[in-house]
Amino acid sequence: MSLILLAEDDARLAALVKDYLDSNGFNVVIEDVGHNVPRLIKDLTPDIVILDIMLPGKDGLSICKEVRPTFDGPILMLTARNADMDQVLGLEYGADDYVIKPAEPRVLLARIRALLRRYQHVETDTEQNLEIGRLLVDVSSRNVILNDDLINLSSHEFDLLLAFARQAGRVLSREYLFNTVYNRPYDGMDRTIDVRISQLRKKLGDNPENPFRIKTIWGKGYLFVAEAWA
Amino acid sequence: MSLILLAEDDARLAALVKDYLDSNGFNVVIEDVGHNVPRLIKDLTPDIVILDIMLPGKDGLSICKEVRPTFDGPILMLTARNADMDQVLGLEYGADDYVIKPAEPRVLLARIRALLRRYQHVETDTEQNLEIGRLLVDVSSRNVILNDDLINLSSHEFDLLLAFARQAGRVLSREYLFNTVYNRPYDGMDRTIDVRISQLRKKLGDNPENPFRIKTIWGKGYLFVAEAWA
DNA sequence: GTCAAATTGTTAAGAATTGTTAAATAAGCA
DNA sequence: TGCTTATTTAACAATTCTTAACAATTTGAC
Repeated sequence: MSLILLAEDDARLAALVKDYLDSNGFNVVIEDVGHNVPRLIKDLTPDIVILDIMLPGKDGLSICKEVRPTFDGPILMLTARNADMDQVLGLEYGADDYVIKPAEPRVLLARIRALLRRYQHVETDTEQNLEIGRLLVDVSSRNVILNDDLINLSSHEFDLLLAFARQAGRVLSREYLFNTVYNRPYDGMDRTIDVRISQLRKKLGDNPENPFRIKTIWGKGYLFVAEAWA
Repeated sequence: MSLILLAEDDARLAALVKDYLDSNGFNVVIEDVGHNVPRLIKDLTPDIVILDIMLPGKDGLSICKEVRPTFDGPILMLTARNADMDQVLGLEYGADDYVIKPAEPRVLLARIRALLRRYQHVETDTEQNLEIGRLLVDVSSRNVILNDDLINLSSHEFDLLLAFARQAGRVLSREYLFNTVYNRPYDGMDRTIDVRISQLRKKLGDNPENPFRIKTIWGKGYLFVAEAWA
């Protein structure tokens, strides 16, 4: 059974959500003071954390930024309608998804399940083969098959694709990609990842003028689009 | 039933994990002193070894490095969150996977199953003969049979193939291969392994332009693909 | 809108690594 | 010994990777 930490100060909403999630097979712990949240995450190691952006003591964004380096699980934000969510989901804060308040419990449940599915895949099946639409990445044999055709990738191209495929749908910085593929520090100037991306796009049949599989997130990095492999 | 050797000095965690794995159909032997682990591995020949990195007597990394050349099965490391795991999984130590402590038994079980699945491809019978798909490596007679045909290998070619077959699915450095086959130190310049690989690929019917049986990992070494022998 | 600065895309030259062949050397054996 | 085979070494070809250069694009200031 999955444990959910819900950081929300609106007691009525929190109780409503907790009831609904409880009755759907989750354990929910509510916390209404921002300061306590990082410690709770550390002690409880919940499977998923839900953060209200407005929170007394310490706001959800700061918490997210603070715990992201040490908390492996998914983080879901509760936000007002007008918030700039691209930034929240981006690299600076690193949340995984968001739901606009007032949160419909049914919607929340769907998002929670989706996130848990996504993470279970990444966390427990690291060595299994990845299947993203019609793209198959066989980790043990290092073979890549797209639309039933074997694609010939170089060592670094494969490692890069693997890094992407394991984090599909997330914006990955050059620094992250560099560290993952090359296992050495990134000096901030190196363009070798860019060259590799260019090659990879070609081999994966992406559109160079307007890529739909590996998108460029200007100033931030690259995004491997999970839905683009039909 | 699979035998697991768990090297862990935290008695509470060890008992917890043992209970959980026992109830899921595994035999678990616990050892809490590092010095004893290599001998235990030799005597028990477990199907999988789980090593805590922090271990009194001798740490997990040293053990891993020490037993790797002789232990064919998967090694899973238990680590603190901030450890540099890339190095652990890399060529120097050669562990197969890791789980961050405190280890969730559920996660641990998933990883163990994944590793065993991966290694199932290589089967060893009592006479120590290796069977990898339709490739048979008979250690005592030094015969190799691929798709029911006897293959004529020179003695170094056989030793090289044996080194690969015993570590199928792992990236092996030239240094490791050289030490294993020739039993003398590697000077870093020697190309004799490369020539041997080239010959071996031919005799094993590999595709020279895009090898699917012995893959080149640029800058690192070679990978003997376990599933490619159907 | 225009413009400059910053960032990214792409290409090609150069460096490093790997593949392969063949000659030179070593080893095994009648 | 002389012959055969295996192995090492050396050379060159092919590939992969890095670096550098320049073109194209995006952003933000005006």
